[in-house]
Amino acid sequence: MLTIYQSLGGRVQAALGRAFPKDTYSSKESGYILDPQLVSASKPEFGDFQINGALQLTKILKKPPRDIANAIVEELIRDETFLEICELPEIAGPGFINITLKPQCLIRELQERINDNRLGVPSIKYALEGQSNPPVIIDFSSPNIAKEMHVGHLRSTIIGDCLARVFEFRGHQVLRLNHVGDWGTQFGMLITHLKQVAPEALSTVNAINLGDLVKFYREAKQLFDEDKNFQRNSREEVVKLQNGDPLSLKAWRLLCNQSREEFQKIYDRLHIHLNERGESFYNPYLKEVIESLNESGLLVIDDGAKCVFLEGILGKDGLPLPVIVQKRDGGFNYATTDLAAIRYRFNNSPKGDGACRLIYVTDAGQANHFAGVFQIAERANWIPKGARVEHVPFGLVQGEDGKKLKTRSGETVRLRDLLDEAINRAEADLRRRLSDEGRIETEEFIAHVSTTVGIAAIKYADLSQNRVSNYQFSFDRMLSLQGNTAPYLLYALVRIAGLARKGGNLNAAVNELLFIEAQEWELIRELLKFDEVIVNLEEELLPNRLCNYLFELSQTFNRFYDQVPILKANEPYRNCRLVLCRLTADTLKQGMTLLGIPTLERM
RNA sequence: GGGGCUGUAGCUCAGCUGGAUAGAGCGACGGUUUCCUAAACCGUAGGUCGUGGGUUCGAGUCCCGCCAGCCCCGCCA
Repeated sequence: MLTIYQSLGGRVQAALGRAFPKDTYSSKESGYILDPQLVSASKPEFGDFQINGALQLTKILKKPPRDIANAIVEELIRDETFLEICELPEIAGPGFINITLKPQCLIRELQERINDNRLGVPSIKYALEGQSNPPVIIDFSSPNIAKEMHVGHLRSTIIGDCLARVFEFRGHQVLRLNHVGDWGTQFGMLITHLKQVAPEALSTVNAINLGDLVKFYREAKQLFDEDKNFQRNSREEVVKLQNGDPLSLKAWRLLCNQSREEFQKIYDRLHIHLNERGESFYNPYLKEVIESLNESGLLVIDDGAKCVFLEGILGKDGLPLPVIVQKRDGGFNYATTDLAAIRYRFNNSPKGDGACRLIYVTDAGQANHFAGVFQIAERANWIPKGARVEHVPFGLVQGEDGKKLKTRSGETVRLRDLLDEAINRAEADLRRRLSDEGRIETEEFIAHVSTTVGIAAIKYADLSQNRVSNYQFSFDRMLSLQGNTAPYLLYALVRIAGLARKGGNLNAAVNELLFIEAQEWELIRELLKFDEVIVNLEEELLPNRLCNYLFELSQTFNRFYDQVPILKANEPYRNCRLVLCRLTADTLKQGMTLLGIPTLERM
C-alpha cells in the first residue's frame, strides 16, 4: 500500500493547505509545514488510514480540533482523485479522521500484486545508467580461527544473513563480509604449543581435527597465562608470522584452512553465503591508519602507546577515554584493524570497496568499542558525505534459567550440536505425528522435513525476537506447532499446497476479482502491507518486524481458510479465493526467503 | 565512579516517527470436526506498562531522578 499511502499523503496535505491557506502560507515562510499526520489505522475498525493532525494543529490554527477535522474533510470530499480511492472520511473521537479505501481501489492494488514477482516492493533506482550502485557492506558471523563456532555466533550469522537478503532484494549490491579472527597473539600461542605437542599439524593438511585444535588452543592459552618462557616464545612467534616467515605462514595457512572447512559445513547447513575477509586482510593498511591519524592531529602518545582520545566519552578517572591504536611494543590491536577496515571499505577501488553503507552485526557488548571506532573514523574524515556506518547490536542468547546458555557441564554450546538437537527433536515430533495419524512417509521425506523444520525453528526463533534484548533459547517453544513459530508459518504454506493437490488451480486466470466475505477483505488488506514492511526493514534493520507480519498474515489466512469455503465454493468465488491463496503463498514464501528459511510443500 | 542495554499479563515477548478502550503466543478454563491437513479456528479469565516527577490536548513511547538485572570501561577481540 506504499503507493496508495504516498498519493493519499499528497491529497491530504493539499486538502489541509486549501482548508487553511493563510496558515500554510505563513508556516511555509517560517520553514514550518503543517503536518496532517497521515498514518496507518491503529485498529481495523478505524479503516485503513487515519489523520491525527487536527489535534495537534489546534494551537497553530487556534481552532477546536473537530472544526479543523471538519475543514479538512470538506476539502477532501471535493477532491475527485481522493473520492476515487476512498470512501467518505469519518470524524471520530476528539478529532481523528478515519479513512477507508474503496473496494475497487484494493482490488486494483491486488491485481497489480498478482502480476508482480516483487509483490509490490520497489527496487531501488540505480544512480547512473550502466553503473552499479555502491555496495552496502554487511559484516557478520565472524568466528575465530582455531575455535569452533558456538552459540555466540548464532545471532550474528542469522540476523546478518537476513539483512543481507533484504538489501539484495531491494536491489542493492551487497558485500557479505566474514571478518574472521585470523590474526593476532592467539596464533603465536597456538603455533608455539603445536610445535611442542603436535608438530605434524603445522605441516600436514588435516593432521588433526578441529576438536583437537580447540583443545590445543585451550592448553596454549593456559600456558600463556602461567608460563613466562612460553609467553616469550609466543610473542616471538607472532613477530615471525607478522614478518612473513615462510614456515610460520605455512602453519598459519593450514590452521586457517582447516577451520574454514568446518565453518563452511555450518554455513552450508544454514544456507548462508559469506565472503571471508579476515582481520589479516587489513595488515597492509594498519600503518596507514596510524599515519593518517597522525596527519589529522588525532594521534597522541600516552605512556608509550599511540592513542586517540575520544570526545564525550570519559574513563574511570574522569578524563577522556583513549583508544589504543598501537601498543607500546609496536603491535596493533583490534581497534586498529577495525579502523583500517572502515577506511578500506569506504575508500574507492582499487584500495577499497567504495561502500555507501556499513553495517556491523555484533553483540551489544561491543557498543562502546564501535562508538569509539566510529567517532575516530568520523573525526579522521574517513566517512564520505552521505555514507552511513552502523552498529546493529543484539542481546545474549540465554538458557531457560535466564543465564547465558551453557551445556549441562557448563561449557559453551557448539553450534553444530545445537542444530543437531533441533533437527532430532523435529524428527521425533514428526514420527510421533505420523504414527498418530497412520501416515506412511519415506525416510527421505522424514529427513528432509525434520532438517528444514529444525533449522527453520532455530532461525525463526532468533529473528522473531527484537534483537536488542537478550533472548531466551528454548527448543520446546521454537518447535511448537502453535504460536509465532516457524512450524506455524510453514504449515500455512502446506495448507495452500494442499489445496493445489486437491484440484485447486492456484494460477487460474480470473477476469474479475469478486469478494464478499469479511475474511477475504481482511486477508487482502494484510497482503497489501508487505511492501511497507520490507521498505521499513531496510531502514530499521529489525527482522522481527517481518516475522511479526508473516505471523499475522498466517493467522489471517488460517481464519479465512477455516471460515470460508474455497474448493467447495461456486464460481466465480472459487477461483477468486484461489487467487488469494496463491498470493498468500507467494508472500509467505518471499518473506521466509528473506528470513533465510526454505519452505515445504508437505510436512 | 563513568557509559550502554533491559524492566509491559503467571511464562515468553510485540508495541514503527507520542494518538482513540495497551496487544500476541504459551499456560489455564470453555467451545467447534459427516466438510480443503484440528499442526487449525472461536470464546473467557488475566495489567498501577519497575518507580517518582516533568513536558502537553494526549505518554508504555519524549526529558530528569531513583530502584533492579545484564554488559562494557588503556595496551584481549
